[in-house]
Amino acid sequence: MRIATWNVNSVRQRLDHLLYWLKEAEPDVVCLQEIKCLDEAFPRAEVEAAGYNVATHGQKTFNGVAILSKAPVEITRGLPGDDADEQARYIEAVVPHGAGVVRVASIYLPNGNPPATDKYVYKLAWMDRLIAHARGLLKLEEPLVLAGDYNVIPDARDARDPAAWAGDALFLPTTRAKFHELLNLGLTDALRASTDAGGLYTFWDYQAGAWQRNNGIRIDHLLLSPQAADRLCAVRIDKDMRAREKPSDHVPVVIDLN
DNA sequence: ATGACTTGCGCGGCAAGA
Repeated sequence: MRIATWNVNSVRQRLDHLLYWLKEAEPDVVCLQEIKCLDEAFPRAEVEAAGYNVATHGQKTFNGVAILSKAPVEITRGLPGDDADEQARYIEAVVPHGAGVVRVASIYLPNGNPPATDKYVYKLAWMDRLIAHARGLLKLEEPLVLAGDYNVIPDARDARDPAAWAGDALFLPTTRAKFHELLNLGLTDALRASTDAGGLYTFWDYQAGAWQRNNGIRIDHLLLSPQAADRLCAVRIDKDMRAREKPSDHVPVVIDLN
């Protein structure tokens, strides 16, 4: 089973890229972030015509997540823990796989900049809610894939220029500590299960020729429960998508589970 | 040294992103 995550930075702006990539990569499940539209504005018919069931948790202008799946799935929208939170950043699916299921979440973790504001407070609180929810999901002892744009650079080797990110909400020690708290529940960073190499990035800023200079960061992650990690066969980053005309600033990250 | 793009909204430049 092939599962991918991709922050598309507006699904309507990226529809051609998405349809091209679905055909090329042939994923079974795709977690999208930053669809940046209401549910009714999602290009549902086009994606369904490509062979996918579509479940969205959209929002006007900002945020918005979706899960595309070849098989019909059972969907839950929103991250538990704060009924007042109106930002659409979490959607979860139970996907049939063989005789059992794989549970897959599409996550758009808050950016949190600037750090001296309530935006950073919100980021940390959201991470606490994700940790609490993940703790509950792990008790199910299912194959579980928490996939998305975490807005967390886990380690210095995950940035071309770590010093430039020193005071940033994506790389502050508090942010990284909370990410490790999540991992320490028993989750495996899929990419790190396959390599210790640095220089593997998933995001390059639009500005200042970041792509041309390979000035990237790794912030899109697939975190696996033990039952999913045991089945991990392959991990890849579809970097080529960043070189196309009018790309997203993020590229797809893809895993294969047996 | 500084700013450097891209989006949505909606038609004038902001806010937000990372």
